[in-house]
Amino acid sequence: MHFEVIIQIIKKRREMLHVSQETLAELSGVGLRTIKQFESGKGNPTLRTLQKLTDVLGMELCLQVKNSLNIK
Amino acid sequence: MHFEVIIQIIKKRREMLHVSQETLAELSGVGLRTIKQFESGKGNPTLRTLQKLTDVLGMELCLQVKNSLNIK
DNA sequence: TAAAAAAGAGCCATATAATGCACTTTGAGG
DNA sequence: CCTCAAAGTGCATTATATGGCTCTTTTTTA
Repeated sequence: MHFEVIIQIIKKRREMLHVSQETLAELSGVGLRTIKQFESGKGNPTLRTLQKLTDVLGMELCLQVKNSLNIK
Repeated sequence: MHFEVIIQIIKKRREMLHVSQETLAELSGVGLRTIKQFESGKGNPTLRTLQKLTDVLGMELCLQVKNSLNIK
């Protein structure tokens, strides 16, 4: 899952939850400017920043071997 | 999946493939110092750096809603 | 269609990720 | 014990992620 895709998913998820960038910033502790920046495709978030956001959005990052069948 | 866990998985995967940090650095284009740093628990890699590494290691990051059943 | 809310963008300061180099530590074999 | 390869660490530099402030643009909604 590429970079841009990950960012897109975060954006979609935020919108699906009807949370504004501003609210997400407050809830996650990530700066509003930062969220704006990478939702508009210009960012390269650190793992910590990414996880602050995914935590609030009820999502999680995972890392797996490619092409494997994963049943969870 | 937490931060430290992600880094641990990368390290385990590298070792499983019998690839040295140095070789991984060459293959991925990520600096050796950087790899050393975060394998020893001190890093906060950016998404791009993480993806350079996972690409070479035949892995991929994914982002999913928590507690969902995922069949791939 | 006007007002309000949300999102995007420029400027800039600060914190820190990425990196190289040199040195130390650790671990596996001989 | 000795050697060698791999891994870990201190230091310094550069690149860039983070974040505040302000202003503009877009979208929503009344």
